[in-house]
Amino acid sequence: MHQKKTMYALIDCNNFYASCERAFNPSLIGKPIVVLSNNDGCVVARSNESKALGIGMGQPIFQVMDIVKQHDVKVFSSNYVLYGDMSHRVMRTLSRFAPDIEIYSIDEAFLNFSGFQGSSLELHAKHMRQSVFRNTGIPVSVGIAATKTLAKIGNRIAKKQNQWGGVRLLDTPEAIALSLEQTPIGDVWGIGRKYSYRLEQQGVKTAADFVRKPDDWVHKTMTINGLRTKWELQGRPCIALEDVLPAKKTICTSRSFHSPIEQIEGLKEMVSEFAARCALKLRQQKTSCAIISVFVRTNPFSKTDKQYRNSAYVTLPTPSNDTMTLVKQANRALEHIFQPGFRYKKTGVIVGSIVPNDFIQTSLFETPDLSKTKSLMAALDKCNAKYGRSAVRTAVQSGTIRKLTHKKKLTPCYTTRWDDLMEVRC
DNA sequence: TCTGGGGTCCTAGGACCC
DNA sequence: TCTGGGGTCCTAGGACCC
Repeated sequence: MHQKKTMYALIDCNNFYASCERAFNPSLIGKPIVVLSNNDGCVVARSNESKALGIGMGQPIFQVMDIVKQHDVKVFSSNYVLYGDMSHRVMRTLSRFAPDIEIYSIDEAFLNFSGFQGSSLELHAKHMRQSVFRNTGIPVSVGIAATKTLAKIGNRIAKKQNQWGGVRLLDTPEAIALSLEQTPIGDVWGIGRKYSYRLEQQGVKTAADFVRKPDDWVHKTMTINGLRTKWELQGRPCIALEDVLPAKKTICTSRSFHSPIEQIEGLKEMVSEFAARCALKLRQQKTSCAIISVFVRTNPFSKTDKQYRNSAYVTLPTPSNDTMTLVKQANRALEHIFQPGFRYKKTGVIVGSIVPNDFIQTSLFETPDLSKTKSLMAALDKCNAKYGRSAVRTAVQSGTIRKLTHKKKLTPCYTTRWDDLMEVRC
């Protein structure tokens, strides 16, 4: 029987956050745009025009203010409600073009493109690309190959080299070899800053140099992950499509503050809010946690502040996703590590030892009324979904994280009526 | 003055058990 | 008066991703 070769497509939205802003404001087309992180601190997205001006990814905005002023760069605070909604629309369109989809991040997805061949594969991808643009106004690039790592490489080339019309298919040894020569080692999926520095010291400048290194050397210097990356570059699939979203093993909610917090009361407000959001995320994936961990830290960039960082955790006798329980225990952990006399810049709550709700064994020493808290939480989620994320909350929650974060250049949420920026009383 | 947030996986080393 | 060796679990640290 003829076995068709597995092919993966990687679809990546071009300059996603910048493209979202542009989709609702056509006057921005052709202009340099940047989108900032929380607190308007760092650049987290740039349009091509901004990249060309030399504005770096992750660069603090104050470092590039000269460029911004000189070239009239349009600056936006990040609007995650808008981007999340646009992402849904893109993914919905993509899922019509293949049987299996793995939503890899807010702006990327892998599709199973097996069953097409050669030019029909390319046509299918081009058709898909046009559909996404027509439906959402977001331009995307597509890379297609026999492994996910090669599909990533194809995608990068589709984005950089205009002659491919936004779709690069790597299905011949010649096309693969050429693309490996054209890919700097640091641009390979799975090879980050540390490894690429070390590899470059060894004369490995490109993906092509990398695949020439012996397996045992790669394994020794870069663990099994590095070896998998090498094999994937050689066309041997080691990373499967994960079309079923696995439940998260840890969940973290944290923020930096625009201005530091010195009193424990202020930190308690934030920690309570974060614990409540972790509880909600747990309920959404139908799980509970047994460990609640809280961390605090001062501003590591400050040359004058005394530095302090610490974390503590509480173990629950029975796993829970109950807001009251998590808020209470998170505050207990905070009390353990809080030290007066510091200017705290960031705090967060991490929940771990996550188990599916059906697997919870109740502790011998405690008989919580599970059904009661369950229906209370269900009612709470329903109310918050209807009236805004923090409409109903525990007494100590701050209600809106925005109070202590900072967004000056926010555009409207064009696509959603209720969002987390709204404060509504219930 | 101003520096994001949320995840995963692998390995080494120590504790502990038989 | 000799001081093994293998397995498992946990944790911290380091690497990576977007």
